[in-house]
Amino acid sequence: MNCVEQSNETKGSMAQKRDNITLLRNLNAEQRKAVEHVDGPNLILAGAGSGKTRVLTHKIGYLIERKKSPPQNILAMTFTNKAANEMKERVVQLIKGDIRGLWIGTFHANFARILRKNCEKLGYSYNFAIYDESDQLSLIKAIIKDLDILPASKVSPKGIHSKIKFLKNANVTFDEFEKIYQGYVDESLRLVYSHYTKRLKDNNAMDFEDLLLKSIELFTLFPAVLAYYQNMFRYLLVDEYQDTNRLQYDLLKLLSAQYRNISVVGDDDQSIYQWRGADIRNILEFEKDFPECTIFRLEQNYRSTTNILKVAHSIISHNVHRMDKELWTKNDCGEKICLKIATDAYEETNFIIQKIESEIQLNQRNFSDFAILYRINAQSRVIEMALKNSGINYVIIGGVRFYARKEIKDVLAYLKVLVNPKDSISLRRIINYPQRGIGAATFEKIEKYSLQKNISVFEAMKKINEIDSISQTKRQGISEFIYLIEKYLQLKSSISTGELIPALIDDLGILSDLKKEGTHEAYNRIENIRELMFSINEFIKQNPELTLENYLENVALISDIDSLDNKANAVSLITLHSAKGLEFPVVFITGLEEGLLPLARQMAYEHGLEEERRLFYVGVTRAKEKLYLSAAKFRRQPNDNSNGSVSRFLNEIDKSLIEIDRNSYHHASPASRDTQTAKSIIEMENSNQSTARLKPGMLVRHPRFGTGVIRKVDGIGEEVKAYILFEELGEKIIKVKFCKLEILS
DNA sequence: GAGCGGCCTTTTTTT
DNA sequence: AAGGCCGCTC
Repeated sequence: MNCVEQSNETKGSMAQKRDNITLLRNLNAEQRKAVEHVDGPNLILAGAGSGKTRVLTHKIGYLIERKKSPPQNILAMTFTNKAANEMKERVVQLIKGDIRGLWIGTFHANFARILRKNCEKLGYSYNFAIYDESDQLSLIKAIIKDLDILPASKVSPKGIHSKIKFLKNANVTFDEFEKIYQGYVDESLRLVYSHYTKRLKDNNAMDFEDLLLKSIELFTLFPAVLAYYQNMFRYLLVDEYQDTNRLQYDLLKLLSAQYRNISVVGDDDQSIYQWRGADIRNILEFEKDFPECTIFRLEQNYRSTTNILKVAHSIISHNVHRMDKELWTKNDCGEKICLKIATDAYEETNFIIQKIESEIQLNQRNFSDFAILYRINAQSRVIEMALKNSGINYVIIGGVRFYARKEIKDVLAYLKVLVNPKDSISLRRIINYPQRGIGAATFEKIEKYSLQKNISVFEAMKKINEIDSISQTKRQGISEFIYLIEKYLQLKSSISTGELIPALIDDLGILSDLKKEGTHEAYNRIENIRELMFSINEFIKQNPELTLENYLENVALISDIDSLDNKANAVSLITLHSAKGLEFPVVFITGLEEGLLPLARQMAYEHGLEEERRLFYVGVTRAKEKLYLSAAKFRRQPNDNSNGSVSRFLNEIDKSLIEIDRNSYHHASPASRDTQTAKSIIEMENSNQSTARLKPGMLVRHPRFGTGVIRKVDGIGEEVKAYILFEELGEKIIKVKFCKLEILS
């Protein structure tokens, strides 16, 4: 990184000078001022690539080395675990001293830690479970079913879930909320919410929001606890401040109230988490809540070319509610940004592959120099296939998250029950896995009984003989299950976790069952479970003092980006959101048309902003040298030739800085293509593009099923399916990949 | 009455 | 890829 050396050193003692040389050497004037300001609140507005992380790490180093602050008096909030680890490493490198005791992690991780210690005061026990999205949803579904009074068709569990989440993140009461968002809160929501709260507590479980909400409750109800932590955290540092929500902000205000030494670092232009409650007002109003605050502005970019910065600025400047600023850089102009206008995702992908290949040939780049960004994970499929065919190494970050896979969740559910037997959601998962002949109906009977008797589901299972409506064979199955769990509950205290888990998996026969299945899918599941066992062992090896409880918490709060291995020589496929904080020499942003501007419109609507805040992700400046944008609809409907978003995009952008590649866009509309390809046999196995040519209404001949008419075409990549109405057989669904269709008209 | 298997739909983004 | 829904079977 080409940082500017500091020339006009401040006057001071020799000792101070020496310290400055070692510690503050790599900072520019404004960065240095921001680092040295540690007493009192300060807001550091740091544009993309302006050395935000550098300032934070130096500040921590400065506090420990120069201010002689014990590490345990510093609390640093990062956005991901990965960022926390990197920051920790960098501080260690910087000061070459001991940073043990430093609190650094995500909001959720830091407050989970505080709650583990103090939650008994709130009626939870230390081994509380953390429910992920699907656990939360299961609970809400169970409640809706249970309440029965709601016409099931009128309430969507997902809708209720997202509303509850939104309410929690905003940290307001129903009544306050109703005033602002009329019609948002209704009786059914109120009812489900109150049951949801109760059931979570019954299960000794918290959702993500509870980790913050219960911390506030703890601090409010027990001022002594608050005082303890206020005193402990003399210095608060917050990264990615623009993406904090109201709840997080309220916590920060509480914790910083005593010493008021709070440093927040953020950039309103990089706020991309409003959909999960991030409140841009936190940054705009920081000055009001901390009137004595000092503001620093970091506007020199060290990362990107001038052209990339200018393009980013020409788009971002159209946003409303924005603090005015413009980044500048000493870097070269660089090449023009390339905008590819493609007909569909296949053409878009071919373009990307061509560019990667030529960059490697002409500029000796490695695979790891490239990132392909998209907005939704499903978009990776087409790209993945094409990269595979071209022999380009790639890694997908995210997608179906490892810890969200069914087999992994199943195994983890056993562990969660062993840690916290009150966890009824995990019990529900495993009661019939492996199959014991106990279905949903039986489980719900047991659940109902537990609610009646006010005991946990686990306790109710132990008393299965008291539940009349359950047949003898089912009682038998449940008793065997209870016996198994109790056996492992005992083993848990006598053997190590490293031994316990393989024994349990073996006892359940999970791997041998999957082996018997023999499918490719089952094989993958086996691999995943092995991978899980390996990761547990690694965790134990690295943290011998930690327990199974700690492992489960770690898993619950992990994110995909945390596992990104920068050393692999592979192209990174990643969502725009996950890519936050990463940088690559060459970046492709795909699906421009589908993804970005419509999203902004929707968010503006949902969050009640008066005006549309057009979020063009400034993440684009994560590109160091070259930026390729591409506009192709991810799932373009057959007759949709619109390019509305792109033309609007073009209106906003400074056209002298971009080069538009619209090659085949005009002369190959879908219709003309069809005529060209009529009567040709399409080799489905080896051509992705051909699958795109199948359109509803086409008459086709299948080698075995005869002729038929395509009703619709669905899916992408390997998954493309055609719904075909055959003359003799009726409708069939054909996996296009595995057959040869002859197009007749 | 319950469980189970097959078929269909649906999926932003994440701690 | 996984959950919802439906119809089949015990």
